[in-house]
Amino acid sequence: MELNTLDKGSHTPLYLQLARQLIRQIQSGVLKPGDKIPSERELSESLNVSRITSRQAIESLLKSGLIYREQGRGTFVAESKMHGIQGFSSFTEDIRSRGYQPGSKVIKQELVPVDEKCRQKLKMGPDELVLHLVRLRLADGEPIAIQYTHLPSRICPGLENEDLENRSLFSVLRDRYFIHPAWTEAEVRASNPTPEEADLLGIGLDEPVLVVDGVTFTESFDMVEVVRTVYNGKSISLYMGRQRLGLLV
Amino acid sequence: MELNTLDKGSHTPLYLQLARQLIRQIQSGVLKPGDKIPSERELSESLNVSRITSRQAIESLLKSGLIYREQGRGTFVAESKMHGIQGFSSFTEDIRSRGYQPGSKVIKQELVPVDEKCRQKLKMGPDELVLHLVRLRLADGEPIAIQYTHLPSRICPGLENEDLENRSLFSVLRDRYFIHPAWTEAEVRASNPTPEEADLLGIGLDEPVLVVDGVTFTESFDMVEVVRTVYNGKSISLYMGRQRLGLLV
DNA sequence: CAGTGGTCTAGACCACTGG
DNA sequence: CAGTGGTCTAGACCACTGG
Repeated sequence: MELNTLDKGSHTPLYLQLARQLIRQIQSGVLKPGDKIPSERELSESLNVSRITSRQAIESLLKSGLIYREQGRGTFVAESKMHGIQGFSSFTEDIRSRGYQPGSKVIKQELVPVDEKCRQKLKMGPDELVLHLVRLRLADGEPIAIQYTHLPSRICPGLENEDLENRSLFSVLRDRYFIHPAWTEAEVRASNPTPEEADLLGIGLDEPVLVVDGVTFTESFDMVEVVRTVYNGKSISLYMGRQRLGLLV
Repeated sequence: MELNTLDKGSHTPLYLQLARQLIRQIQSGVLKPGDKIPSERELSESLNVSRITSRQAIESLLKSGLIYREQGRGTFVAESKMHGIQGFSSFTEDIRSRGYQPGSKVIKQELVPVDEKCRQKLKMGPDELVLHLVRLRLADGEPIAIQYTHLPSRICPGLENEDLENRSLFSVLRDRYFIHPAWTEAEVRASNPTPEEADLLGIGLDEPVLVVDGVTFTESFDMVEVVRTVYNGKSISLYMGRQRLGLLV
């Protein structure tokens, strides 16, 4: 296995440079499921970094479930079915993969000053603008979710004027802005809709909705969007794929 | 804030001892949401450990979402409603990592013939028995979920007679049967409780519940259990960690 | 036994936040 | 400016796995 030397002068931390190299090796198939990856000591010696740095790189891949460790044996590439799976894709891709025609109706699409909560999540400066997007999402024309999206306008200038009706936001980000969403971190809960949401979804105030609060990242862990999706509880369930159990305490 | 000195002779790692102390401080209300917790340096000096050890303790709480860090400002106790984190571990460990005392009340614990749905999921023979377990799950004594578990009795003979009141099923599986749950595959949706569930959870029939249907595997992909967990929607949110996006389109 | 990950020490410099 | 978390070094001993 070949690894490039790391750029110690770069602004990108060494452990992230190494983590990305390992991700590429796995995605390109150089490292296959079940393969043992180099030990922390091997990595640190061959790349001239400390063991803690190589360990930090490995830990960041562990979180994503791409690899797993076994004490005394080594660190291994996880079975591909363990990660990935179609659990979280874009709404458009998700709906399409279920066999429905995806669509959306734009309710709001405007630049607003960043509020404190988004600012922290997106690591933005205090005076930056975010594009605030509210869309009613449809499957075969039926409303099944409301999506509130916040994107730093810095990374997608002009998106406030783009026509997003019936288009995938992610495909616009990829094709026009060369931003490739790769990861999402989400929190899920059951709740009731607000009166506006109930109205848009055509459901009663006491019917259940599934609320997913997420943050989306690129492969290089730059944050792309903060998004809340409110699903009509009756029309959808989310498949989570294989989750590694966190057995710590 | 008082912290006990750590036991360097203990088999429990120092960082875990410290992490548990911090969890208790948060649980007991000594540390409240929004409070700043001592800095890594303060902790390491007052407890006579290295900064890396105090940092490791803080990182283990970070994963559970109990706290959050802000560079240059400090580390703070998270809003208890907003964190949620660690959605997929055993219930016991999940609740404990949130700073509550886990518990359970066994409602049903009996061997039954396998039904068709379970038989397929657990890949069992047609005449095998499953242990059917229904438990009301508690956090600090408050009912927050109902859990329906099916395990092939082949892999856990005698478990029908084990006392599971207030014990972690996973810890029994590990310690007595040497079964190590490692992965879970789940489907999540929002719904309403059945009358029995509403009664057990102490909520109304039109209040939302979060239903998680899961299958648990060992590292080697042997199926361990089929489990449905019905959470009181108001008392919990699930954190999904970092999900790789499906790159379909 | 050599090799692995798990834990730990005692330092260092950096970028960032607030006053 | 002093304080914070973010990254990093160069070591150490431990428990565990396999041959």
